Amino acid sequence: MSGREKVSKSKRGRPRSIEPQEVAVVALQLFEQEGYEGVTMEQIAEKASVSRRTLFRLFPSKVDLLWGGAEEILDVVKERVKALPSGKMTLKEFVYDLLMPALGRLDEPWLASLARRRLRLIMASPALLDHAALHEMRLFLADLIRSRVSPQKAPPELLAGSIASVAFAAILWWAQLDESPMSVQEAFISAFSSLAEVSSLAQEADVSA
Amino acid sequence: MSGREKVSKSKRGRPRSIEPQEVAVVALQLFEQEGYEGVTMEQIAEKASVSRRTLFRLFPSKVDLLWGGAEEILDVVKERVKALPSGKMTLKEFVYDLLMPALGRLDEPWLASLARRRLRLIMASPALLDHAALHEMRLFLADLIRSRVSPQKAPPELLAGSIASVAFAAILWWAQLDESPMSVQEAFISAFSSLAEVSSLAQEADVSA
DNA sequence: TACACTTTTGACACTTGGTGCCAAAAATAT
DNA sequence: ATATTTTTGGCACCAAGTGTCAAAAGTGTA
Repeated sequence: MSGREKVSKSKRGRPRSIEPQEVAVVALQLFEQEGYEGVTMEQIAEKASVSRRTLFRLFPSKVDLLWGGAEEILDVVKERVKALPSGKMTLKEFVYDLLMPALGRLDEPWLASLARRRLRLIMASPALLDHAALHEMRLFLADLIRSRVSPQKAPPELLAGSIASVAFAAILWWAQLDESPMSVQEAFISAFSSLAEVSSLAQEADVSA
Repeated sequence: MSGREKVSKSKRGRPRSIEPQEVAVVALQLFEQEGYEGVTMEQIAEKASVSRRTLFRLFPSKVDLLWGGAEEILDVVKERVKALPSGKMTLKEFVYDLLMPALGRLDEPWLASLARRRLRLIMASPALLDHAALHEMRLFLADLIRSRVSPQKAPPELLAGSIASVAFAAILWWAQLDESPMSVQEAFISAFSSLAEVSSLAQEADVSA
């Protein structure tokens, strides 16, 4: 669904003429200059010195050029899950032990700047905002909550959707910042903290439209 | 951005050959039969007895055929805002007096069924999940919070993004239901309620990756 | 009725994202 | 050398979306 596909095991066959990662960087620069919609795949291909067809093989769709780094976040969660003791955990543990470390990845200096540049472009084009990567994330989290988190009031799918959405909202907000003021993790906590004020009323809610 | 554009004031000129709403219904039926991607705009145009060009004039993009009903939700918020006393409100009031009534619109019987059908198709195609309508919603809510809600710990943009996201997650989850079990509003409250458990820990959070 | 005006319609050509297919290129293994 | 493997790129094609423009189909006025 995004750059760097399966790495060929055997040393045989014609080698890559270019690393997908480099192509994504070329595209990013072009997008920043001319805007996402102002750049055609043909232009990217030309600047990256590959054919249009090859470009589409490296990045099945144009949006993948910007969303390519998204699985790295999900990968962190998956790694942590592997190293998890069997049995159920609380929702708190789920958020703090699995989700927070994944968000922390964005705060790593070498990635933060690149991620911000990508996310700013994504925010500028509503068509880019959602993506298969996010969808996959929701499904994965829902599975995880269903199987590994002790039962909650709300159903797993709803929880996964909510939490993932808040996380993404935090990421988007963070991306607008210039450098330091707040980390992704702090933004995430801050969002939750403010939501607590609202949810504290949930019990006594009268749903009279 | 979606069906039914500006209604022509003067009675002059050639009348519409078809109501956009009817076209959207035709499209919805086709999508349900063949899947969103399995139906071309040409097929929709033919079945609706308009030209392809006219179809694109009524619905600037294919996704608008499904997202067309979205502004109705936002309209409710806008109406309520107009009738609002001057001065600031709390975040609770913001959620319960402005957002909840808007969500309640989806629970109206005549719309619920149609909305579910649309949303199920939207969920089935990741490419459809986000849309300009959602983006607009986030921006609008951020503006609203900034101007009309008393200051919170988290910045307005982050709050707007989080709350809108949770609302949308609740809507998506609700759409999967068959008929009655829970209303959109109840799902929204339920999501918040479960998030409260997590956010209660926010104060003592140690952000050690 | 005739004419002006207004608005919608549909036809055509064009750009762009995306895909299927296949032969050529470029490497390795025997 | 030759077979095998893998990437490349050219070509044709489909579908979404846009600009342009003349024709169609109504209303208002003389």
